[in-house]
Amino acid sequence: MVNKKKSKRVSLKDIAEKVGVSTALVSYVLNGQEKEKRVGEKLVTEIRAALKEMNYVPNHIARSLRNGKTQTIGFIVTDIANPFFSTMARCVEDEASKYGYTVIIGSSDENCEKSKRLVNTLLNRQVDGFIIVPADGCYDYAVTLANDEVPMVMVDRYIPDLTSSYIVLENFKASFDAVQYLIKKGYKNIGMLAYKTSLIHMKERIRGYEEAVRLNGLEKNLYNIRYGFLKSDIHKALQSLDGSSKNKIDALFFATNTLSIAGLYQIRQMNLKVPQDIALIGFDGNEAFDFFYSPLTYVKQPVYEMGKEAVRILIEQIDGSKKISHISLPPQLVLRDSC
Amino acid sequence: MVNKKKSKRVSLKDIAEKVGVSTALVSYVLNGQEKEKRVGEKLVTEIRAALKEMNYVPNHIARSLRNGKTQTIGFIVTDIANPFFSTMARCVEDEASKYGYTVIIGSSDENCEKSKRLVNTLLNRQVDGFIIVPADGCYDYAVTLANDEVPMVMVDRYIPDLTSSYIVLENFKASFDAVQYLIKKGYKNIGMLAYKTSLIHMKERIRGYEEAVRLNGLEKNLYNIRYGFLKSDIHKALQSLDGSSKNKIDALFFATNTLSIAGLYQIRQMNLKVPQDIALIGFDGNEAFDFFYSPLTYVKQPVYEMGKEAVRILIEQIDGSKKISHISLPPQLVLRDSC
DNA sequence: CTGAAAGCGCTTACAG
DNA sequence: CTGAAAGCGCTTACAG
Repeated sequence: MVNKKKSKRVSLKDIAEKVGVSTALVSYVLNGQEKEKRVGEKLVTEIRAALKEMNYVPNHIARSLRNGKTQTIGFIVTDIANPFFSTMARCVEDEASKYGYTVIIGSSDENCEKSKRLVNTLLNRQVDGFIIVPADGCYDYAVTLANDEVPMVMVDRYIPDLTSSYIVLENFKASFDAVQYLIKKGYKNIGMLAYKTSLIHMKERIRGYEEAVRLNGLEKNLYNIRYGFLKSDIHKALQSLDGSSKNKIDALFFATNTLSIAGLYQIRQMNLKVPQDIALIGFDGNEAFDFFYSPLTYVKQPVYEMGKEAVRILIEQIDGSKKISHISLPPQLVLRDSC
Repeated sequence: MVNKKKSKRVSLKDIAEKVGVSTALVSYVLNGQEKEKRVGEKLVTEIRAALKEMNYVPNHIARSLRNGKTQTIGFIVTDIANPFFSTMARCVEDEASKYGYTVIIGSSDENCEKSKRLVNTLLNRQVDGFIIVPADGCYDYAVTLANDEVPMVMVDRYIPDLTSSYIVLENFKASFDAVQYLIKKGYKNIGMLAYKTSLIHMKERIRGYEEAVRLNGLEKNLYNIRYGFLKSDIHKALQSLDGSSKNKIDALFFATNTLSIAGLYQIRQMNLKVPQDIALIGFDGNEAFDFFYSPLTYVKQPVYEMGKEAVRILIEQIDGSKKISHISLPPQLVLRDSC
């Protein structure tokens, strides 16, 4: 099985020469077109044998150049080290490979320049389509992709003005339900920790919170955290919880995975008792939530389905069988001890 | 900036025609060879202008076919959803992009068939080299790669018979030091939770444990967990801790990230007090370790450096500037409350 | 049924 | 200094 010397790659031409036919026939057999093209039965057998014997492996690059399709999709997230996205990446990878597609992942760090660079790199490499988590305020490259009719689907968030496909959580419902639950449990002064951003998913989550609070005649306590100043902003925001201020909030809702984790560190450092001093609801699910001394109640996203569907929708677009899909997936509130 | 109609890609030829020169000259300018090839100054300016004006983007696929290099590396891990590997992936991505390389990630699930399929897929796609976390007992494809002189570097573990490059933790030292620390702390009956596997990194971690225990005249309590039966095997292994058995272990060392997490779930379920009932040392670091009620002392791997160096070594091999590197990185014991 | 040939978009010896 | 042309490894109309 093991060649001792460096084996030079065999090409279609090598096979053709060995069997004594043209490369066309070998190509037909290779692509299962031997019936359509009526290749002689005997030749088919011979070609197949040669293919196997010489251990032929098609050159995907050459095929891509000829076909204009690479069977590759680009997956641009904000950070692949974020468990939410690495889990989704795994689903995307698995699903894509079922269709014969390969995935290239890139992290934008929620940064426009990096996003643009990534898109360009992947465009050079002729990916057939994109699954994108659009970064805050970076619309131009997405608009360009849309206008150039590059197949694309946005996940986690979307750009409202753009008609392109997306698949997201029902964000309004997610936070509305979570806050509603807190209210039912009797909490009266509910705060929310959210990112300061114009991204639609965040706006929707905030809107859900505000609506629930408003409907119940409660006061609104929204803390805006800047993406690049996670720790310091959270520190500042939560200081008011230290008992000093008057209408101290008794429950806190985190708008994302990273906010939840950072919030938990801060709350633990402040020695607040959960849920006595403050009740909590997190976002996205995380092993850390399980081991917090008061396991966190949280909003769970259907990550698997999201990744899987994103691939399906994208490939439909690449195939040209369908153009646009807009999908919202329902959240699930996982009840535990933190409220 | 935004074209309303789908733009057809411009090629080198388009540029050449516009300027009225051959494609060769355009190619030279594009690749910064205008000096060597002595292209006329005026033409250089004109070509540059045309390149910009027509918004030329080189076709990477065509270049790859011609050059036999794709500037792509394959990164095969066991599971990209595992935080240890997703963190490493992020470093690999960042470092590779500095060299102009793109990364394709695949998950083998510690499975031979999948590993082989992944390697073949990536080989078809002409990746220039591999960074591989070799799966248990899957040597043949790695041997083939080595014999075919495909650039490759193994990370996290390596295959001892193979002379190929690798970059790993000093595994023996990592567990020796950890266990030694437990012993110094006065624990007398130290157990270890390890995977049942022939992989060298696991063997080395076990050897470190055994050596430390033996040197101190203590008894050995090694629990072998099967990869596919994580929960049930751990459940079985830890039952003996329930006070019923006589020489109950008073400290436990986890050999990996996944074992640590699974172990923590089990220990919490059994309501064992840490470190009173049992002291713990985990592996790899994880947010969950921080939020365990008794924050876990753990062996920390230099993940960033590992990912970064792996890329560097691989690219040295691809360039042909260096052939083989064997690197072992020192572990760090992060001290906290669990022992 | 089968072969000769063009062409995907580049790079690069080779002439001149 | 510049151009014409071959060739990377495929696929696919087009002849016959």
